[in-house]
Amino acid sequence: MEFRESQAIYLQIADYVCEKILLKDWPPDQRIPSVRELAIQVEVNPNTVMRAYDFLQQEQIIHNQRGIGFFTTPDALKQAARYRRSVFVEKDLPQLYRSLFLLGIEPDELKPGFDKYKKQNFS
Amino acid sequence: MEFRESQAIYLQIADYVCEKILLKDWPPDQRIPSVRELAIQVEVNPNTVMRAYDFLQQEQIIHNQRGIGFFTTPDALKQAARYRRSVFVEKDLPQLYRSLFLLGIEPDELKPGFDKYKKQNFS
Amino acid sequence: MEFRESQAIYLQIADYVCEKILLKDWPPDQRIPSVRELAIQVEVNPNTVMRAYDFLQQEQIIHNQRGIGFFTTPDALKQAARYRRSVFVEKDLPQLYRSLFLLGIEPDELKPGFDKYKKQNFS
Amino acid sequence: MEFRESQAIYLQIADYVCEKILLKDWPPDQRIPSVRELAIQVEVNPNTVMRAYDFLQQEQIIHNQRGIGFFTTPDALKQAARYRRSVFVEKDLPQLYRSLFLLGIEPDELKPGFDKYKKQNFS
DNA sequence: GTGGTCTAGACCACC
DNA sequence: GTGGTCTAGACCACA
Repeated sequence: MEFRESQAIYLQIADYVCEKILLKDWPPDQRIPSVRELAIQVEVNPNTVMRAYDFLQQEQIIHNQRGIGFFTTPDALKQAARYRRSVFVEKDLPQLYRSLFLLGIEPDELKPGFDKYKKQNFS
Repeated sequence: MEFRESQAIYLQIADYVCEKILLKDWPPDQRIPSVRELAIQVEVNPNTVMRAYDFLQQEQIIHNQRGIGFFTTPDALKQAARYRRSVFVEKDLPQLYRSLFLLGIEPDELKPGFDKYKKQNFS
Repeated sequence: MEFRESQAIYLQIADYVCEKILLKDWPPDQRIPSVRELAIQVEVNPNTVMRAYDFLQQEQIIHNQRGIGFFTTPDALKQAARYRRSVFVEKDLPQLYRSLFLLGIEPDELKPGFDKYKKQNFS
Repeated sequence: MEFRESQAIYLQIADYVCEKILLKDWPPDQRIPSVRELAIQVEVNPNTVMRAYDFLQQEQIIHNQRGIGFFTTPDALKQAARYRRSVFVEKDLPQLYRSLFLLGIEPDELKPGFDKYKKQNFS
């Protein structure tokens, strides 16, 4: 897995888990990879994955069963959507509007690029 | 001036200068506030402004005349647009598409919010 | 480490790192001293080393792995040579030619002095 | 006149005067342009030219006759050569040797470039 | 532990 | 007055 340098790695891992849930790869109330497994898979220090899991636990997207592992919560889907939406509305949107305004771009013009993006992620 | 905590202050100052240029408040090839002046104005340490100016100089948006001060470059408008556009395309857009996709939002739906934003910044 | 007063310390540190690489003391893709370590070693403020590392990173001679440290890039050797060569050609050479011309010296006459210099740095 | 950014402007002006003398454009014991004239000609602040003249006076290359102007000294040629030579030997040479050594260049290899340079400055 | 940022204050050369 | 550099020391997020 490759990481952007504009954001903390642990948050990018948290986002990755959210996406797995939102895309229904990881159903609710089910075991997810252990800290060590995921650390090996995405090639980071286990501490960093642990931090991501901690964060997701606070957001009630996953929870921990001691000695067994981490599980998605029963309403993981709802919580993950809530989290992503809040980030989007509170952080991304204002900056987006500012950039569109300064660069003289209209939201319509984003449509072609977005459709292309969707195609790539469906295949 | 108020700063977001999600980004380094010196980069926010650089963005501020870019906006001044893009909004044509600061025409090309013209003197801009000295390091000390801007530091007082936005209430930060002169070193922080210096760092922003350093950055903008690398991006060829401003340049220095020794012992006199900083000036916008003749093609500051073009360079500032290039810089903002590159940030937008390389950083903002991918994240935006990802969020839209996961949250099931279409670009059209951003239009009302954007129009509202423009009204606020136009008056 | 002793510094000339004719050049900024951070640039002299950057040159020092370049030399370590060109002399193959520091192989490509390998960890280099942390900002604090080098600061203690050459007896300057960590900020000054940081500035040198920043500069070298822009020149693609070193890069950073977050939370771990700075590393020479895989093609550090090539990049360091490119940097030193560009400084030499663009800054040193024109002045050299001018001086040789005005003082009536031929390049051949530099050979004895250069051989002596090499002997000193070889032992 | 264009200035390098690696050296103070007043020193570059001083070098320019030295060259005029060494090239015998300005004979010994003869009036040279006034501070104001030269300032207009090379497009800098008169203070900067004044500083160059001050410096050249210390080096006994020019001298001032109050109310009349600046003159080359009777042995300006000798003094100018002495000054340039000292700068060359003490400052330029050590750096040159270092660069040649690191980049693996031999003094011989400078000859073609130097010959080309001379041709350009003769025509 | 690592780098990254910021402040405060100083000193310098230069214009 | 201007920018440029450096120090000392602090705080932070991150791995």
